[in-house]
Amino acid sequence: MASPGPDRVASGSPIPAKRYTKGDRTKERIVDAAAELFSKSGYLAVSLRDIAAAAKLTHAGTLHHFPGGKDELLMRVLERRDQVDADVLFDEHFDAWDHLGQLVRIIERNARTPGLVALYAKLSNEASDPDHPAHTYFRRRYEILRDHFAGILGELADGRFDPGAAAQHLLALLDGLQTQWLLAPDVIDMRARLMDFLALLGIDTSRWEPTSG
Amino acid sequence: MASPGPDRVASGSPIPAKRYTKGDRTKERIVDAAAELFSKSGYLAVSLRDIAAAAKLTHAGTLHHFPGGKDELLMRVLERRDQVDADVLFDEHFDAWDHLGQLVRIIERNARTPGLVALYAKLSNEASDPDHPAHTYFRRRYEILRDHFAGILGELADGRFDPGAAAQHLLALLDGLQTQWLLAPDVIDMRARLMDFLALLGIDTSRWEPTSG
DNA sequence: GTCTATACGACGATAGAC
DNA sequence: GTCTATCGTCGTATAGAC
Repeated sequence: MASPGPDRVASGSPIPAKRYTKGDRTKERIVDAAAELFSKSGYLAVSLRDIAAAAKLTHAGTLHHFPGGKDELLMRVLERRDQVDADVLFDEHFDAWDHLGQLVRIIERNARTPGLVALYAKLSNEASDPDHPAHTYFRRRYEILRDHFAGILGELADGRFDPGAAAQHLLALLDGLQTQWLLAPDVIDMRARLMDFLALLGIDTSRWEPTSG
Repeated sequence: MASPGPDRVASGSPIPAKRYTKGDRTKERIVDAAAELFSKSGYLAVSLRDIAAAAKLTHAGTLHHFPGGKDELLMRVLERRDQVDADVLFDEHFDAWDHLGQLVRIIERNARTPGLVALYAKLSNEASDPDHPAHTYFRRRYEILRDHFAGILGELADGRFDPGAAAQHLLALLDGLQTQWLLAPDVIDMRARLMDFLALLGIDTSRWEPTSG
């Protein structure tokens, strides 16, 4: 959860260290280009040379900034996206109801960005291989999300169901719905199926019903 | 659903046509090798040259038998596995309860063959790209499975839930559980979560509870 | 019909010049 | 920090031996 990248202020250093080196700006350009291309065409269809060209340098140039190659670049894109979600998902000022509301909003946003959704879906399954560069990343991600939703659902359970099991169920439902939705967007209504599930758990969904688009 | 391959008996032909040509045997060897390698290492990590070597010929040799290349080979592996599942899933002698029981058994078997499960999981997500060789295959697969389970659940619904929505939910749950299970097998009990869901739908699961292994 | 040999272009990656 | 040059491997294609 710690914020990566250079500190905004070099605490106590005598040198008035410049905040962004040329390399940092180039790195940012590369990650921007990678994020856009991955979102549009997925991971496999995009070559390192494509990313490099979009960021206005050669593929060897990008490898200087990201020695881990395409894999490392991918992780940077994922981590950046995660931070956006984490900021809304793990805000401590929210109660259980608010957190579920944020989940609904993330699903609504996902339905508008199929490229990035497809990327996550593909990767989370590729990463089942222990040697995959994103294996521990996704293991940890699911662990955190299961704990998060187990806590939320626990507050709303009232003994009707097991929060831990329900959290596994919820995450599985969301992932599986994405798979079907990506294959047949017209047939699958992810938001409606989520509401069905919450209702099945005995959770009142009326507060989220009347959303338009 | 029609059985491919040469007929067991050349009906009425004057020539006692030999059942398996040399090519057919080679084809089988190649598909065997591909299935094993795909199951072990996934689709992307396996090269056509790997498959060819395992089947004791050159990569150009395999292309003679499978002009569609690696993609076609993949489809042959998938179709062969599907036929095994289809035989038990779509048997018309079974009623709704039996069909659900078969589903439980398939899940139990899957828990013993993570390689093939991982392959299906990866592919079903890769295939969201319309240009992917298996795109229409998986589109159709989910269509069939949704219809299948909608019919089964419809018989057991008694107006408590919408069978179509529940079928989407069921398939999503199974897929999503696989994703989590492949990442953390010790944490996820796919069978138990399926039982939870059926119970949530008001379906009596007692007949499947006392299974050992 | 079955298969080998060989070549092509693109990929991820590395080494070293500037 | 960025480049050019190069490597080995990939999927694919074609020519031709048997």
